Order: sequence, then C-alpha cells, then structure tokens
Amino acid sequence: MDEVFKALADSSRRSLLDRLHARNGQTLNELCEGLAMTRQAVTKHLAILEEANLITTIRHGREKLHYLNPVPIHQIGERWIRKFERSKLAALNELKRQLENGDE
Amino acid sequence: MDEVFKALADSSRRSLLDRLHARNGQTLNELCEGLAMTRQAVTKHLAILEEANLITTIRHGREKLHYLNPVPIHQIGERWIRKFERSKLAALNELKRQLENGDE
DNA sequence: TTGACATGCAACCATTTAGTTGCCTATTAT
DNA sequence: ATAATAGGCAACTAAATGGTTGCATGTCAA
Repeated sequence: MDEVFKALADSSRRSLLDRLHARNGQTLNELCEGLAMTRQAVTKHLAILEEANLITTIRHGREKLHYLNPVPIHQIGERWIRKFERSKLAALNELKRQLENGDE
Repeated sequence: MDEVFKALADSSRRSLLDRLHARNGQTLNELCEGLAMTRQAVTKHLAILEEANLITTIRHGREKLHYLNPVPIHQIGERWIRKFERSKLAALNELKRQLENGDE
C-alpha cells in the first residue's frame, strides 16, 4: 500500500498512468514520446509503477508492452478514500461548530 | 493536487490523518504520543499536511488544535480514483484478450 | 550477416526529504 | 513572579529520489 502511494506521488508517473489509461499496451518508446526526460528516466518510473503493481509488462519480441493494472488504485479508493468520505460531513460540521464556539 | 499526493505518500503522515480521523481536533503533543519520532519531526509532517490543505489548525491559547479537512481526499477520489475505476473492467478484459491472443 | 532498432544495466550527480539537536517564545498555573 | 507547559525556529545530517551518461544486449529487416 505504501508503495502504491509513493508511486502515485510523482506527477511524471501519474501522467504515465494517464497515458496508459488513454491507450493501454504501449511500448517503452511510445511512452517516452513528448516527455522532457531520457528513456532511462522513464524506464525507472515504469519500474516503480510495476513494483507497486500498478502496471504489468509483457515482452513481445524486442518490444515491451505496458498494461495498466487498476486493482491497487481501486484498493486505495476502497480502503482509504471512501473511509474518509464517509465522515466528510461529520468532520465539516464539527469544524464549523468549533469555529462558531470561538475561543471557548 | 501534486502536494496532496506527496503528502499522502508518507505512512507517518497517513497515520497522523488516521489519528485525526479517529479523534478530530487533537493538539500537537497528543498527536506525538506513541510515535517513534521527536515532536519537531511531527511538526514538520503536520506542516506538510497543512500545506496540502489536508488539515486545518486553530491556536487555542498555548495549544494548537488540528482538524481534518476531507476535501482534498475527496477530490482525489473524484478526479483520480473513480476515473480509473470506471474503466477497470474494460482494462482487465483487454489484458485478458491480449494474453489469450498470445504473441501476435 | 550486418546494421538499425528497442530495451537493459551501472555508475554517477544534485536535490529533496525525514529526521535530529539545541535553543527560543508564549501561555498557563501556583 | 516564576516554573512548567506547549509550541516554534534554525542549522545540520543521512538517505532517498529523480535524473543523467555511457555502454551492452537482444531482435528484426534488408
């Protein structure tokens, strides 16, 4: 779980996921196109995403195809985001109450 | 948005959010209890959370109270998590298809 | 079979990050 | 008034991070 959050913490990596979301199964070179960094830097980002299980790769001859794995993102939604959303209104109400009470 | 992801990327910070989720409005010292780091380290983490707008603080005499702000987490859920969830089944199906097709 | 193409590996560098220590300031209680 | 309490500030350190360059390997096409 920590690996997933860490992987998502970088905007380059999030944009790689976005690109795969737009078109799944791209090669390394395709994913490099238009990015302001070297292929090796992209390779490292993809390795981190793969380590976090956010993408899966398949070698296809001399090409490496990258596929999104949406499961970890879904898990974060389930185990983390929704947990906080559930109490969203309650939290806002308490904050409002505190503010209205002024300084005791 | 980047700040929020970066803030959430650290497990110490996520556990601070968890603590506030369990009981909102805790002081700095309360949030330090039982953690294996100095008060100053916690202060820095809280500053990062506040910078990302994930918490709000109110000075109350010599105490500083910390409150969860669930809005950014909700936004991540809306703008990011759900976006990927929507195409979850589609992605899995495509991956399955690719794998079944074998090489080419 | 040889050259071009797609990717991998490793060493290196600069910056950021997470944490520390030491000291200072403000508020409360006796 | 003064001591204890709650927190703030700043300098420093070690390790992680994001990036680079140079070279090696494997695969495909002419």
